[in-house]
Amino acid sequence: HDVLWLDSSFSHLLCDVGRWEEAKYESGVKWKFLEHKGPCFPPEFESLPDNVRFYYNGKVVKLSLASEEVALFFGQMLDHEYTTKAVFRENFFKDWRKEMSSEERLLIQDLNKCDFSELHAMHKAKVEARKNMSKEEKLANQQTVEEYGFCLLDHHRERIGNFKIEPPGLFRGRGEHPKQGMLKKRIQPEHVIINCSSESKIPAPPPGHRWKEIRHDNTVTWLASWTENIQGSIKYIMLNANSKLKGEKDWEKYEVARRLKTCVDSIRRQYTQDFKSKQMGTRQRAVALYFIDKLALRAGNEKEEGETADTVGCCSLRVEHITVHPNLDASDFVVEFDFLGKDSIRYYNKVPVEKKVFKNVILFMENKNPSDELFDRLNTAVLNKHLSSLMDGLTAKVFRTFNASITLQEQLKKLSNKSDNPSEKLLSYNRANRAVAILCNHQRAPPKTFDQSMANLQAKTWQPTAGWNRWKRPDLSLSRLVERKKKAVERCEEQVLKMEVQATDREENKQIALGTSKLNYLDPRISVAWCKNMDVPLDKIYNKSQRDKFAWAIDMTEADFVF
DNA sequence: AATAGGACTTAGCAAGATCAAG
DNA sequence: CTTGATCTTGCTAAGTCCTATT
Repeated sequence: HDVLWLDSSFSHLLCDVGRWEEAKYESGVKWKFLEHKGPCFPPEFESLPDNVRFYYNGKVVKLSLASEEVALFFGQMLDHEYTTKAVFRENFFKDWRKEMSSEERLLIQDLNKCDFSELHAMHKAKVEARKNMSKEEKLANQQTVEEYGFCLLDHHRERIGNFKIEPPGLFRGRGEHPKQGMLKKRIQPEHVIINCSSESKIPAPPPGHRWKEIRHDNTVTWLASWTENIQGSIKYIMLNANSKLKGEKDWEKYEVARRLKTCVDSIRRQYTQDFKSKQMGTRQRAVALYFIDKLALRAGNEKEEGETADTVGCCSLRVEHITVHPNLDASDFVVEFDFLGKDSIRYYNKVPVEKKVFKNVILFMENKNPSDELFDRLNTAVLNKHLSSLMDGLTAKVFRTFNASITLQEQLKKLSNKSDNPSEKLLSYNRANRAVAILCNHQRAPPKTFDQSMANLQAKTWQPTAGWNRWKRPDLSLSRLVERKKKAVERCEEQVLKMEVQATDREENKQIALGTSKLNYLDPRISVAWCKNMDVPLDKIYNKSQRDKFAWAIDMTEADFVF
């Protein structure tokens, strides 16, 4: 099982499915040889200059090093609205006081009496200064990447995804996070586990330090790890998306989704049957699966209360997240969903469902409080256990991948024509991508400058610039002049069309994020094949890093690829 | 069957880089 | 050359799902 890489692209080998499968099943080995420099640590905190003062109750207080650092974290964030939030302030103050000396703790009892404005100003000035002197810094950054950003994996140089230890700061979290404002502590080498080959050069810890542990576990892909103090979860340093290890995994993911395509009809027939099962658990499983399949909901693992923001997925939906409408806007049997999903992004949708689903939802809600679980006989473990019995490797998230990719393929077929002009083709692609993003509920905050930039684009539509300033050319004959002007008009029309298409695209995209689905849900081979069929250059669809990530697909895909 | 720990993917935001217009 | 808009990347939180343990 020596690794035979012909070059940095592994796609030729990926085509040879059986070989890789065989190698993997034999032992669970992920690599034979792994060597790296260890993680890069953020600079240590140095005490503030004397002219940057902290005031308590109007009086200057010289803080100890530890509490000064934490005070600076707060001062840096003063522009953000969340420093005004009660939960944030309370958590911050509690953790800050833990870092204070006993005298400081005695003195500083009220956050409202703290004045961080000079710390804030210093931070702003630093940001400004960094902008101006970026040249040397850029060089230094490049050197850091050179030194820490790569590892040797099975004798090939691979890019590391995140080679820096996360710097300390105040935890923000998303949505109404109960732990917002808590102190995220500085990670020392003594907290870090290094994973590498035993026969490799062991990375040297920073001077005066030692690692927590050196491990040689070739069944995992991480190079270093540490435990984070907010949730107590493990953080990892792993490879970049363009690495062989990640690419292979990505390819596998889409192959599983393609297998679902071959059996999804029978799975749908079965869960439709199960709508009328005598077992309540089976009915709940069937309805949940229907939602996951139809609406691309996430599985919805249980979460520990009070540890994270209150968000749900399918299995963890509560009665309060659902409203049933026997009749709504000329549709029968409408279920209205309104809940916060991953990252506290709101999911709001009114969906006409099958009558049996509707009746079941009403049944599941009977005699329950709003805060009770809708699917009280179901969780993700039960659901996934069932799914894996239907198809090898099938889990709830595979439905999201499958439905996203199949939707892209269908929409591309429906929307695009070979005879379209390039910008129309691109609009079609983006619309197909958008259909998926809407399905998966990938939202974004509308860009701050959105209205302005729309207005700019509209204005431009009225003053195309293709050569109108060239009226005076006395040396030309009249017929040549007419010809030229005709051409100019044509160019203008083309430009206008292009801008109108662009404006449409942007308007439709106001609150939709296309990136997440493009990166994580859409089989890149669909896009590569479409580009080949439509004579669209691939770089219109994928930027450099996306092309790197999808190198495997770009290499192996022909125009006739079907998901 | 419930729970915890672990490893990995998926996610939106903001900083930084690049591009286009003035 | 500067400035503002847009695109890209870095960051790290927040999910999924698996395995081991009780």
